[in-house]
Amino acid sequence: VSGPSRSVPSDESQRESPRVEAALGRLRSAGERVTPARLAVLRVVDAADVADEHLTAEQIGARVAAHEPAVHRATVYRTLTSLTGTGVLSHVHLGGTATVYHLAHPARAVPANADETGTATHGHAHVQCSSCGRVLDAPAGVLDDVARRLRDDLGFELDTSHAALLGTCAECAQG
Amino acid sequence: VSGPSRSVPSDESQRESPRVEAALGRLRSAGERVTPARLAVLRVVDAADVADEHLTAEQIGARVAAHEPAVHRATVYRTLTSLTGTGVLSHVHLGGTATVYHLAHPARAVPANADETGTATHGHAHVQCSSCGRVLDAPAGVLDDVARRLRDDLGFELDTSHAALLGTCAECAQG
DNA sequence: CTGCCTGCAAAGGATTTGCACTCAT
DNA sequence: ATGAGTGCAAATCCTTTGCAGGCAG
Repeated sequence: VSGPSRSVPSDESQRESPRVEAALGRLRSAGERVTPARLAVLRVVDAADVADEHLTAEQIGARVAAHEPAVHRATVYRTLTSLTGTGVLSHVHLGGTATVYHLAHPARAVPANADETGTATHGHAHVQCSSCGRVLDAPAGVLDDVARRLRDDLGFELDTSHAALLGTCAECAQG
Repeated sequence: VSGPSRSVPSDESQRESPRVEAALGRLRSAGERVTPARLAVLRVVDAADVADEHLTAEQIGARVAAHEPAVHRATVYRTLTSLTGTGVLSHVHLGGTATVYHLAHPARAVPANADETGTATHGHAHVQCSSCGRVLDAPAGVLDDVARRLRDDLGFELDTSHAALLGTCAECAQG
């Protein structure tokens, strides 16, 4: 009765996106377990990534709850922490106080990016409007010169994609 | 018995630092009241400023409590908010999740710095080590080119001193 | 005097943790 | 089978808010 293996595993096993697939692979190679909760979180984050959205832990929790009511909020927090630790996810600190997550891009991995917290790179810097909260991607490399200068002047190794810069977007600027 | 005016006003009226004095002046001109709570907060923030420390609301509350036990925590929060609104204080969002306060430097005021929240400028950018949490002052003008480019490319008006950049400091980098 | 500011206390919201149980491996 | 992960619920932590009274101007 344990379920005859039909051709279509009718489950919730909608074919995973290649990115989620890759993330799962990295998870397994890291010796971590693949669970429904983790899968749900990865799907939500991936979908948001594709839509260029930046979600906070709370928002991710809400969306996960919508798809998988069985997954508890606390688990989402724990999952975000562990997946970030494994390097499957990474986060960016936005202006105000929010931290948003996204799939880590191991491909475009940055040279010296051995941040203990698994804090990684989205590949590019973000700027956020303090007025409307919108988050924009900064042109690639905008911070390269700054990084070089900080390294030369202070010996400080800048992580260009870990924190967003604040300011006012075009729309809010002139209304 | 109302207190003969001796040469030394033994009170807690330790002569105020010129910066606090200036802040009080600005407060009054703004039509705001000068109260013990506000004075206590200004003293704490000023002292930290001098010591190149960056304090969070919570830390400020703790120090205020040490000097003026009568001042309630809630009042400290309200005070930080109002003083920031008045432009007497300003804050910087650090990496993790903290917001630190300091006296606003009206002198070195920045041209177009009409941030609604009273979020102002310390005059320069900050960089924070994600490993040890230390906050360093960035060389003046490091973000000028970035600001220019963001304005040209995105019409985004960067507030160079509102958020700290993250990275790894020299000490933590090589141990 | 007048009403801006405060103290107090309780509400709130987000994230964390202890514990026992379940399921991925 | 075994222990990494999880669900649940309670506990924290930080910050905010409603109200009545007090003090600055």
